[in-house]
Amino acid sequence: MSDRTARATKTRKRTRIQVVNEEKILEAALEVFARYGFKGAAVDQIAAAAGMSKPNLLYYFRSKKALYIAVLRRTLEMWLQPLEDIAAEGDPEAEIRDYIARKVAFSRSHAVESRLFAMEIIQGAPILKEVLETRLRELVEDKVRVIEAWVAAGKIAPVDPHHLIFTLWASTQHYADFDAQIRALLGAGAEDFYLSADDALSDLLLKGLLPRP
Amino acid sequence: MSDRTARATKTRKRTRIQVVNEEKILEAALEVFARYGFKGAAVDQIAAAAGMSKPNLLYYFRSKKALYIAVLRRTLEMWLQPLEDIAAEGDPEAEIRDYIARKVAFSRSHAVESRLFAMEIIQGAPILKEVLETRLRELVEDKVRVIEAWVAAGKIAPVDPHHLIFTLWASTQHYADFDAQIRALLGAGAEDFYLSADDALSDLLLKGLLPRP
DNA sequence: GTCTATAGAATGATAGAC
DNA sequence: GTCTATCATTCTATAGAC
Repeated sequence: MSDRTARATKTRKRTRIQVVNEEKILEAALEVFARYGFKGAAVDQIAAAAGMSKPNLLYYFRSKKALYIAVLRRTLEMWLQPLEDIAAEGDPEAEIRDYIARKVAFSRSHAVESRLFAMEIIQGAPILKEVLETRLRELVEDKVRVIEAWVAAGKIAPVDPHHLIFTLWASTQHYADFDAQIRALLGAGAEDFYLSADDALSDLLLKGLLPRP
Repeated sequence: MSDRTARATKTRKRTRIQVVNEEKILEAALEVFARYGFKGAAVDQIAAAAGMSKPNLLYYFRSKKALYIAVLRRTLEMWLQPLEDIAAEGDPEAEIRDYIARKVAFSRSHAVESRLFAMEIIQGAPILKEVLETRLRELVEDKVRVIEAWVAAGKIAPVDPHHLIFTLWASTQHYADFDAQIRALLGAGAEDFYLSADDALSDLLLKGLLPRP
């Protein structure tokens, strides 16, 4: 056990209580960072939300920044998953419908994660910049080629793959990121409205606004 | 001149230097608030960006919150304009194309304003909530009726007007709000890419992804 | 592992000279 | 109108008792 250090981020074997506390901290940090951004969030506030004292939180994460990075890392993995699942061999219409459904579901089940991600990007992606330029870039280029192949085969209209991907991201994440605006506009009816989002979005993006013969 | 008070926000007649300084402050505050949010922004930082001392800034705006509200008020007016310009009598395709063009142009010329707006909404719209629930709500309901009329007349496909409006907002604002992500993915080519955004978006949303006969 | 106490820096806002 | 000086908080992070 000589390698079990006090700092959680360097620990290889962790006790049950460590795992539980780290989980509570990450959960609380997610909410606070998503609402106030890195600078605006207070460690005290996160500690209170996690039900512990500030020094105790800093026992698990050596600094506010280390905690922020840990939260972002988890969020990024979740955020990437739906895009990775797009399959080149599949039917384009089904693949797009499934992707929209996954992203809308993510916006509903992980709205806070989506907002944290948006907050980081709006702030200029100081932490995520590097991973966006490498890992996400490769992933996007891979999917761009998939879309280009679909276009070349005449399976979908000749669209710019990047614009398509950004439109898919934007339209699906809007339900999480701009939740406060949607609720202000729809009031009590917002909950039902969310349920119709993925079909409405799929139909709009696949069939278009102009009537089809 | 007895009505000329020191506080800019209560002043009716303002000297030239007041107008210039207020403008410099609002411009600087816009950038800082958009990047760090209300809590994360420091008055000192805004004052430095505006080229004056912190007490001098606070001579023009009595508090950080008053300054934030002043910046948001201006931003909201700009943000609302494109939607107000949608005309019921116009041809739906032309109206939508024009709206997308106006919004994409706004995202490019006023990217910082767009990000400030997004930041405020992500943080739960503490300041804008009331105006979203009243003025924006009425404006949106008005445009919802326009879209419903277009659908009823068979001029566009039967879409849910709210989902359409949100998709238009999301897809156009994405170019401003997620600018850091787009640049990370496209690198040097981002500038040219932006120029093709409004045509690509219009075509996608109007014609749809599935090939038309 | 968790706490109280506190150091040391940053922050919002004001007082008062000029 | 603009400045320096300053107050009162709040903040991140650490020290050290238990």
